[in-house]
Amino acid sequence: MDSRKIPKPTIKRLAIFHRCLENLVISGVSSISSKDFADRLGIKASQVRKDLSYFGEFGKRGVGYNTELLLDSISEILGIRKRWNTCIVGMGNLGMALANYPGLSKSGFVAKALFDNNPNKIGMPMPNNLMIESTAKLKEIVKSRNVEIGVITVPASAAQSTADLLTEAGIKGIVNFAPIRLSLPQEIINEEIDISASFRSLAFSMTYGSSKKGRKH
Amino acid sequence: MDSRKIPKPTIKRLAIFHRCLENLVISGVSSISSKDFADRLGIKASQVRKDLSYFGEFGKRGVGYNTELLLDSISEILGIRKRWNTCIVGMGNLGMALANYPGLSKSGFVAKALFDNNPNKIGMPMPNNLMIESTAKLKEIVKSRNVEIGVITVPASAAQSTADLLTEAGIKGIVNFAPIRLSLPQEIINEEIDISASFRSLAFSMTYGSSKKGRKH
DNA sequence: TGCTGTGAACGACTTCACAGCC
DNA sequence: GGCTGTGAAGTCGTTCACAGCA
Repeated sequence: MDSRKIPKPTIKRLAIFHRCLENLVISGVSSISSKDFADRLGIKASQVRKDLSYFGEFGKRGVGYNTELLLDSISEILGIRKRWNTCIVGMGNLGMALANYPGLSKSGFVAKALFDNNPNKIGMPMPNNLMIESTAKLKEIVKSRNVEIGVITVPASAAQSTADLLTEAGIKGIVNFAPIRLSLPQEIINEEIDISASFRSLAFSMTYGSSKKGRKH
Repeated sequence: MDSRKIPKPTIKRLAIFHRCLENLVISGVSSISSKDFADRLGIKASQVRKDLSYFGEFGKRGVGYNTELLLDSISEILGIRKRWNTCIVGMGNLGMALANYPGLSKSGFVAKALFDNNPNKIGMPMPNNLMIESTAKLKEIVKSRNVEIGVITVPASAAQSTADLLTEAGIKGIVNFAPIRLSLPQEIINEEIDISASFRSLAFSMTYGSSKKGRKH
């Protein structure tokens, strides 16, 4: 383990490895080579081996990887056993969708609070014994429920102030869906998901032709 | 314009430049230097200049960039004036959220059809004179309404078959929200948005410490 | 022999540093 | 002097190629 010099894309891929391995284990595949595994994901075998090599040696030379063992190791690496308390700020369509998305809680991200400042929404009951609460109470609630991750799904104009509020509340990580780059203290980890930007990027590639190589598989 | 060798990250940033410029123009800022602009976005000035240099010369030495002019140029580059017809397949929470998200149509991505195969949803009226239609009619509808982009918001298990269906229907680009890597003919442009993977990536950074430099500003 | 693990080569993207114009 | 535009240098991530073990 080469501690602390792990490429970000490697982490993203590990999350994908994890999902693929789950399927393999369920399908009863007990062993797989880096080549076969890579083909399934549309990447190179060397990439698979290099990604794993940052964290240790998980395979058997001449054989391949034991799927269950590897799944376990990757769960460990990604800290998937840990549960993370999250809160969602901005219960518009996207916030609602996230609050109802089972994939997140399945991955260990548990919503502990949902905030909005629209009085008509406050008090609205939501799944998992939650209800929408006032943003005014955010600081207090985040602290008392040990929320570590804040999800920002407010309009762009309110994103920075929401981020500031979350920071003051002592949050450690932010997932920001608002199409704006946030100014944050450097100790706060920040992940941006800009849906419009992805669409635009797609449109550009469609117009000018992709520079990427085609996926075979 | 160095045609066809433009880094993908450059395109993503251009989309961000665009949004930032809109704000600047609205605020009445008529000129800005690459340094000031970069600071606003938390990137390096040289990055701004390099990104723009792929497409031409938009600034005045010793002065900076005219915001309105630059906004115009970037709109041109990104093909933002063009309208793209999209369809959304899978009207769960996320599909609904996207169908209701004004940011997309504002960026020129207009939903022309919404599909689901749940009989209870079919026929349900939606904004913009749309209603949810049966996936069985996808091919026919996509062709007749000139849909170019397919958005996949079905569960992972149905994502590949949906992609195949869209491909057969003659779609040119896909935005895939399902947590699975799609196998596609190489002429289809593909953009993946994996929300769970982003959360996991965040969690990893929170656990092991970010390798990124802190954002100032 | 087959396949992993990994240093070294390569390629892609970013940053530097400065020439060139305002 | 100030700031852009850009080749050159540097950094980061991917791919190669092969040594080493089952």
